[in-house]
Amino acid sequence: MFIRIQTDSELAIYDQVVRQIKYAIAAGAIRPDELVPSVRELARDLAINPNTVARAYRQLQSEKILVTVRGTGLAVTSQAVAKCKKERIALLQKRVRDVIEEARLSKIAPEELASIVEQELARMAVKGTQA
Amino acid sequence: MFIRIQTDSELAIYDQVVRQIKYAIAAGAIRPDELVPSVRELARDLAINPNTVARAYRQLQSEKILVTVRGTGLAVTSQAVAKCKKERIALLQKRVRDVIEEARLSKIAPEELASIVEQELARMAVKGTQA
Amino acid sequence: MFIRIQTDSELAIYDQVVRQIKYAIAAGAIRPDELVPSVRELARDLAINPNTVARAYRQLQSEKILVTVRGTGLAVTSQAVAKCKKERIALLQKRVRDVIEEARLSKIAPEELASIVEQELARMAVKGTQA
Amino acid sequence: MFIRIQTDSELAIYDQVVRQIKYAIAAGAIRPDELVPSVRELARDLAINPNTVARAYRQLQSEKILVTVRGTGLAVTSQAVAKCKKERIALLQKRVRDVIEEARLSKIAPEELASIVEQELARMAVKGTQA
DNA sequence: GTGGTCTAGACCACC
DNA sequence: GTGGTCTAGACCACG
Repeated sequence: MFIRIQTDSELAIYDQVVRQIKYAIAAGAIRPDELVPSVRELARDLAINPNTVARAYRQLQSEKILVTVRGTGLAVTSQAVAKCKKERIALLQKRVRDVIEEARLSKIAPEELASIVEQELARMAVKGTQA
Repeated sequence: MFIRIQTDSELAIYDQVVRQIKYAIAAGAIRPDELVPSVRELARDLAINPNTVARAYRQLQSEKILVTVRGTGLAVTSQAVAKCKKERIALLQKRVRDVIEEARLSKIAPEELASIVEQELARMAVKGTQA
Repeated sequence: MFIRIQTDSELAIYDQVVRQIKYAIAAGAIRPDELVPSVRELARDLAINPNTVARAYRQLQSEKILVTVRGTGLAVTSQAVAKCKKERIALLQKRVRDVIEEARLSKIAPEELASIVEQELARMAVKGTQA
Repeated sequence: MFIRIQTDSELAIYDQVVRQIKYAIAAGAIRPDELVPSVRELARDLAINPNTVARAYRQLQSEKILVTVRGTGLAVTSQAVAKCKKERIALLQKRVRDVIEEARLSKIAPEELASIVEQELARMAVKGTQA
């Protein structure tokens, strides 16, 4: 599967599912008209509560990323790819802005922040290579 | 006052108070042995419940940033400045790491993330100049 | 339940809960990965306010004795047993020291204090047998 | 003076004053019909708030340990010595009982508690000799 | 059902 | 005036 859940994360589990489905669609791992895994199957694979998967799917439906195909399952819509690609960036921009605001409050200069970002990127890169 | 609350933030109000008191101490806006604003006063100024302020102060006490002076108020400890300066960076690093992790999950390349950070820094800088 | 609250105690209610949860863990009455009673349940059983229980649990979380399992409850950590066993003695030592200090201030000789302790131990032993 | 205040103690300052006056009387350091220091004098000597001293004296008056002598000051009553000696023991017994109760709750055996008391007595004795 | 947060208002001890 | 504790009750996110 293309999804990994961290139960100890700060993000809600259902939100992790939502995001990662979107990322998978944006990356082309699931294409329009293809079916996502059933609620039961995904819940079993991820070892989480079916209610949680159902909730994630419900939200994706309300965002018109998924649609129900009667008697068959949930399919990716044709408009999904464009939406997911857009959101991918927007979600990150919002978080970046929040961090910058926090830096401003704590009187950390933009240059210092930039250097922190570089440092952490380097660290994560090393870790990512190992993993 | 040196504190601003964002009710739409992802961070709990009490946590915003905790962080910003730390930032104020790190920046020298409140010095050791000085009193922080009283629970009631700060609550009134920020238009929040005294219990919420009390909770923030309680946490700062448990971190030995503040101590109670009975019948007088809460004073900044001598060790507070060093602690807060250290944390100032650490708190931000944590949030930067979280954003990078998010980017990794959504398969956004490090270079792309770096460019987003630059863009947003530039935007905030303009806003900051206006304000 | 394994907890008893004394409303006439010098200790705050939330502190009594904190201590007794620690004692229960040290004694093996609650084991790692098991859930402590829910906030609402314990509050009902002890006839105290849920906020008071929540405050006690919050402190135990900050000491890494408990962790939240989202939507499920609060679980005892693996490191909790060792911590609680250590503290069990330390908490008592602190109180013993306080009493000795009080005795010193009131110029009661150590021998006299020791004899008081013996007397009271004997009295409590008798009561304990009856109960 | 025969009084020492610990501002960081768990005991209220006014209570420390009350207790230590009583101890001084029980020990014969101040005798019946003698005057205690004036509120202003004692407050200055101990570097505490005069209100705090006044409150302590008020309580001692209500317990008939002290009486006002018009235009002169506060004098120790004739019944004071007996009262103070009695209380000295009773106060300690209550605290000893509380500690024993706590030990019972945490399933610490009476023998173990006795040994803790001995240890701490020894430690305090050493410290007391140095000081 | 679970915990987390916040508000509102009370009472206490202390200075 | 100060902080500390407790109660009561609301709303939210999560499973």
